[in-house]
Amino acid sequence: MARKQNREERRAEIVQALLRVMAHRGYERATVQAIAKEAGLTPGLLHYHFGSKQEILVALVGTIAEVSEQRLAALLAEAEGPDARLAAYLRARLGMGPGAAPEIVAAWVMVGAEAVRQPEVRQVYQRVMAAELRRAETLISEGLAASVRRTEGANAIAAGLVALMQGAFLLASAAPETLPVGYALGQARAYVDAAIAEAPMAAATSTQPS
Amino acid sequence: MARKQNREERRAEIVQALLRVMAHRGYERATVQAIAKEAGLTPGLLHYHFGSKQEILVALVGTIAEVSEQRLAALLAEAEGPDARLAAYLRARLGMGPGAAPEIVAAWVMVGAEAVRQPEVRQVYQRVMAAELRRAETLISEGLAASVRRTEGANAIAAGLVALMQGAFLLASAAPETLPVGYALGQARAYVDAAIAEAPMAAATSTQPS
Amino acid sequence: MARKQNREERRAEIVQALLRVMAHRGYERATVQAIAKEAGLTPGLLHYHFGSKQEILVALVGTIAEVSEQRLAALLAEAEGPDARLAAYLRARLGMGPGAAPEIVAAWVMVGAEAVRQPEVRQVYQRVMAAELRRAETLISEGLAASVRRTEGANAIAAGLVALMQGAFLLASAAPETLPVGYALGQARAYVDAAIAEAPMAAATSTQPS
Amino acid sequence: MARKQNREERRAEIVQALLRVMAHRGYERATVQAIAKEAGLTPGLLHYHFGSKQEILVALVGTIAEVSEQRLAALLAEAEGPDARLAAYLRARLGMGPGAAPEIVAAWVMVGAEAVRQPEVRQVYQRVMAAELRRAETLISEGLAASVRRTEGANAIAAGLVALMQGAFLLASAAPETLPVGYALGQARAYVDAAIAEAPMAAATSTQPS
DNA sequence: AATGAATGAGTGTTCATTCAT
DNA sequence: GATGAATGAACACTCATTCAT
Repeated sequence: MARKQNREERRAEIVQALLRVMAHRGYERATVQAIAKEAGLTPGLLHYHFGSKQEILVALVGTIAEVSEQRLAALLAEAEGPDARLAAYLRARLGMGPGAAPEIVAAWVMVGAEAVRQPEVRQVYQRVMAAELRRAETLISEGLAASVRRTEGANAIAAGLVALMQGAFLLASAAPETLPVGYALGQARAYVDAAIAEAPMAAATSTQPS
Repeated sequence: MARKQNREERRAEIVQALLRVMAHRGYERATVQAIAKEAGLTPGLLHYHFGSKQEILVALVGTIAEVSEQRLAALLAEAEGPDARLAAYLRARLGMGPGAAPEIVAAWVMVGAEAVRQPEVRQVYQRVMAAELRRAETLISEGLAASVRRTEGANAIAAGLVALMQGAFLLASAAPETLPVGYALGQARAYVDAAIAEAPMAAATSTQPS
Repeated sequence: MARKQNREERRAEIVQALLRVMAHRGYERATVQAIAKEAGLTPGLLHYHFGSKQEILVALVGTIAEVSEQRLAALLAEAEGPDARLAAYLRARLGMGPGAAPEIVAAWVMVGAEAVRQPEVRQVYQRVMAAELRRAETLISEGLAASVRRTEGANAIAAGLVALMQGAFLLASAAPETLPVGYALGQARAYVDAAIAEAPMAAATSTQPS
Repeated sequence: MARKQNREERRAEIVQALLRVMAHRGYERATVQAIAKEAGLTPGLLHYHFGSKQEILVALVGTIAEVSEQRLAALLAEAEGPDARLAAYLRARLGMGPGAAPEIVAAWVMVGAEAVRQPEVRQVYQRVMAAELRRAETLISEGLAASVRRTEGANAIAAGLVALMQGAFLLASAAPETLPVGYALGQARAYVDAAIAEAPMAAATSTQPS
């Protein structure tokens, strides 16, 4: 029984419902019925707002990316200097451990698995990961520059960092109780710091004080 | 005896078929028909050798772990000294990049996703990951000891290393073309080396003559 | 009055939209959404003007019959004598080939198929075809009379003619590229001419033997 | 519960079931459930034997064409001379009126309607109609030759004849009770005879009078 | 040990129709 | 008159599993 235009709200509700269902059941078992029930809607209505189940998944990728970005932006706003900015980034991503938002993390892991076999999902997933890589690379480059280091290695360092974080998400969801508590943030920090500390010094561009 | 061999061979064939199909379609879409076809068998026969599709998946986890272990054992046999042993480990896992055996890697990523929602799968997956952690921890401990460092941090370092590797597998499958080539082995190596180098020195347990 | 006019215009627009959609998708696949979009309206409004989708179809049958009749009337107005009138009829129906108005022809074929299974549609369809038969019979009777032939056969001749024309419509829609170009008008003409020429002479009503 | 291989028989049963259901409900309303019920099978089994509902329809076109061809072959076998062969053809097609096998005729009309909008169906439908046209053309050519007439017009005459017959099928299904009884065979015969009789004489190839 | 037809519950999706606004 | 969100019953199709042979 419909009244005002409410597409965007409904779409957001549906996406959130998919996130919750998917975190526990995975994408395939997140049936349209289950998503609809979680959202308090009927299955037919899901298809009124989304052309297909896959479209909801694609929208979910976007939503997670946005939320993730906003969280980072909020923390970055308060950070001054390369070091604090890097710390803010790691806190934004690994928070109080990846277990802090277990549903989002689990859903994201499922998204990764779907990206392996659904080209449309892979496309948006790759776009998000590419942006993430650039983000990390930028912050690492700043850190390198502040230490008067060459920045060419930033890309590879960022890749290692992103891999470490994504792996932490995966393990937190698929093999909890196996890992030491709260290792991720510390190890990520140590990894980046060491990588910066051991990067070759930049060519002395200026140095001479007047 | 011939019977039993046949039985084991058949089971192995079926497991391999699941691996190949799963790498491309994921577990849910890896239909029994498709697995049977890939193995050159009939659907009915699959259920003669395995009670359910899930049992094949569980067997697959074991198979991948075994293969993985054998590969490592082979490389370790030739390695002398803590440093060489660590290098052998990293080479065994990250080989010539995670893209070297893309089907196994992709299948393993899918296994991780299934572990999130299938308790039976999670159980074996966790067991494998726990063993992996112990492996890494042992090798890292050896490295620390060789550098006369305290070994308490080995657990967390191992966790970070395993996360980095699993993340590299995930990204190689879900977001290829996004990452720099061959970063994983180098970054893992750098991460471990720095972690060892920066670990606190071991308390002088012996030697100090008064 | 403006209201009522608006009402009739809207109904006509909807009927035209059904015609166009049906020509390409058939009746079942002509969804209310698609018809509404084609007419530039909303689905809800469609049901304000028509009680059901079937009602639109019934209205369409009437519309096609009317248009068809008007076209014939216009051509008949210029025709003098039985022969010219018959020619006008055939031209009105087979025009420049049945492909001249492909959407109407295809929609009409779809109407015929729906008439097979929807009694309400069959009723109006039969009414239209009965009128068509009488039309043809009258014109043929005139032709027979002008040739001093008995007119009892006119009914059967008309049936054959109508069948030929409807068959031509069907084949033009369902099997284009299969038939020779422009055969229909010529063959229909030849069929009627021969039927008249070979009808038995009328009983000598006015007996003067030579 | 399955045993011997029986694909062909099952497929034939399913096709026959589609024919019967389609004759009354049309293709869209011939649901897989309804077809399965008519055949005494389960819906899943239909999809075991046919990839899709459309495939059943395509198979039906082939079946009707075969049956039709066999009926014609049987009648042709007994016919001697062009005239008798043409008569056999018309009897094979229009039998004791198109109402003699109403289900097949109605199903065929539905096939025609589906051919308008399903390219895959159109393809097979066109193939069948093209073969039918060639058949008619050949027989008419023989008739023309026997009357020492030019045969160039055979194609158009055949087209008119096929149109008349298909139209008769359509009207018999969609508008029964509207048409005179048994007109079709007589009118078709008259049409062909007249067309042959009025065709231009063949160039005197061998005119030797005795 | 092997076959493959058969089942039945469940899947995503479609759609005419309703109705609060 | 007009909107468009909402419903609910269908729809074609999928699939792990069973089982007579």
